[in-house]
Amino acid sequence: MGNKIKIAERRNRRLGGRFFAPDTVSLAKSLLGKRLVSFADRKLTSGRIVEVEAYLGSNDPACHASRGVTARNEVMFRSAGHCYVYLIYGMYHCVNVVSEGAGVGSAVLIRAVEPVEGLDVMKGRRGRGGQFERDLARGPGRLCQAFGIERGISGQHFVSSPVIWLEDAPQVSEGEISASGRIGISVGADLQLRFFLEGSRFVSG
DNA sequence: TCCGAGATTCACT
DNA sequence: GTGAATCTCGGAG
Repeated sequence: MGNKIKIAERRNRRLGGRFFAPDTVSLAKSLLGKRLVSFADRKLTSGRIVEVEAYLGSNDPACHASRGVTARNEVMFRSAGHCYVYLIYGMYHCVNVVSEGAGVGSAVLIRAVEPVEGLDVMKGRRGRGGQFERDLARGPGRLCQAFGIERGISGQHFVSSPVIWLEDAPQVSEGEISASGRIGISVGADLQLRFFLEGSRFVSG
C-alpha cells in the first residue's frame, strides 16, 4: 500500500479549523492526547501529545511576540491554526500551534509526544540520541528532530498542510491533566502555563 | 558593531 | 554538575 492512499484515508481524522478557535489555555489543554502527524521527507511519523506550554502574546514577557513583530516571529501573529517553527540556541527547532485571532501573537508550544508511528524513521533522524524510545520526542528540540520539523514548515497551516497536521483522539479527562510553571524561561516562570499528562513517561522536565 | 541571553540538548568531568 | 554548539534579537557602546 502506497503512502498516498494511507494519507488520503486518514484525512477525515484531521482536526478542522474549529478546533483552534478556543482561547490559548483551553487549546493547550485540548491538544493533550491528540495526534501530531508529520509527512516531512515523504516519511510518516506520528505521536500522542503529552506535554504543551501556553504563550500568551504581547502581555506575556516570555512570549516571542511580546516585543512586537520580527522576521522570526511573524507567523505567530497570523490566525489560529498556523504552524510557527523557530530555531533556538542556534541548533534546535521548536514547533508551536498559533492561537487566538490574527495580530494577537499567542501560541501553544508542543514540548513532548509519545511516539506512535514511524519509530524507525525517528530513530534514524535522532542519531545517537535516539537509542531509547522514551527519548525520541521528549523535549521540544528532540521532538522536531524526530519528526523532521524545520523552519521551512513554519507558516503552514495545520488544517491544510500536506506535511504537518493534527488528528483527533479520545478526549482526555481533566483529572489526567497536571499544570506547572513553564520550563527553560526566566521571566513569567511562575505562571502555571505548562500542561502535561499525569504519569506519562514521555513527559520532559 | 559587538555582546549577552535565550521556550535546548549532548558530551564530558 | 558544567560547558559547548551556534542563530536571532535587543540593547549598549
